[in-house]
Amino acid sequence: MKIGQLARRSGLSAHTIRFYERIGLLPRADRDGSGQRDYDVSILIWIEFLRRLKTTGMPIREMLRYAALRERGPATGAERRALLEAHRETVRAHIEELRSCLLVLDSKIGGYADAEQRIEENDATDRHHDGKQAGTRATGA
Amino acid sequence: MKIGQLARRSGLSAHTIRFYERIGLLPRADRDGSGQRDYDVSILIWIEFLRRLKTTGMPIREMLRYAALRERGPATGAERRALLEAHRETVRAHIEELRSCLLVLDSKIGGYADAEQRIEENDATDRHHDGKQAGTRATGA
DNA sequence: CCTTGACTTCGAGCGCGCTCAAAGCCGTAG
DNA sequence: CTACGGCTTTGAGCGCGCTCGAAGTCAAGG
Repeated sequence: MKIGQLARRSGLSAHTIRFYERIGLLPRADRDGSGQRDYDVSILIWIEFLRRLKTTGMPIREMLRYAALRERGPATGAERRALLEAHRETVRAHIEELRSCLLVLDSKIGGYADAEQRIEENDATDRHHDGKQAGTRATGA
Repeated sequence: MKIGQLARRSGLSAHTIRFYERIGLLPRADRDGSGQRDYDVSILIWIEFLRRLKTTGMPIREMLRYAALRERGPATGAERRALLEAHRETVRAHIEELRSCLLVLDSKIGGYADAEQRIEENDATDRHHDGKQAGTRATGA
């Protein structure tokens, strides 16, 4: 597989693939007869894993540590595991933080909803001037 | 409250506070007799809210839109609400994505754990050469 | 042969979100 | 008086993660 096809299949740009190789995130690619990169499909699995590390907020610097261990072979398993476990905790904590922010967001949105509610009620009162308010709560619900 | 104290109480640096004011995230601060910024404690609530927007990944560009609406007063409530609701969905989606990545991370870590398990078992076999393996599973558990 | 298009390297540039340095003013304590 | 810390402004610089452009090579098709 050439770089263009890998780009399409991985969702990275060819530029980014070369960049990743340059910095060591991707292993040095094999070359075909005319010097062009020639990839094995298995690289897709690694790229996908990198994508997940990135999605979960791991900085490239740390991905590099992981990639370097990987290049050094199976002997580095324990270290890689420790790295991932530490990252897992980071991600868990981050998710909790996001959930707590979501609650605040919800209550803020709720506040705006209440405000709109009151405006609608006032509109109704203004229009009818009859004191009847039954049903106004249902308007916004 | 002067900028230094606000910095300590808000967790932002004085540099960042001025920067936020410059770009419009914070309202232009009142000044005391000698031209220094003088803040009301109420600003802390706004900063805290900004912090949550930031934590949840909202780019400054969008916070600016929200801040601008806020400056324009209560008439912009519906628009602000819509903005927050859209953001809420983004955050929810992001959390789901993170959770799915966590699962992958877990299984990857599980793989390394299994590998270590097998190494320990082999070590035991190498040491004893007696075929007895009872208890080796317990070692790693 | 000539064009097309995908590839090559290298280094510069960009968008984001700060972060800091320089040079100077103000008010208080010793 | 002097020294000190904390404030002021403006504009430059930085770390991250790409992103792009220039100039050139190569293989296949018309």
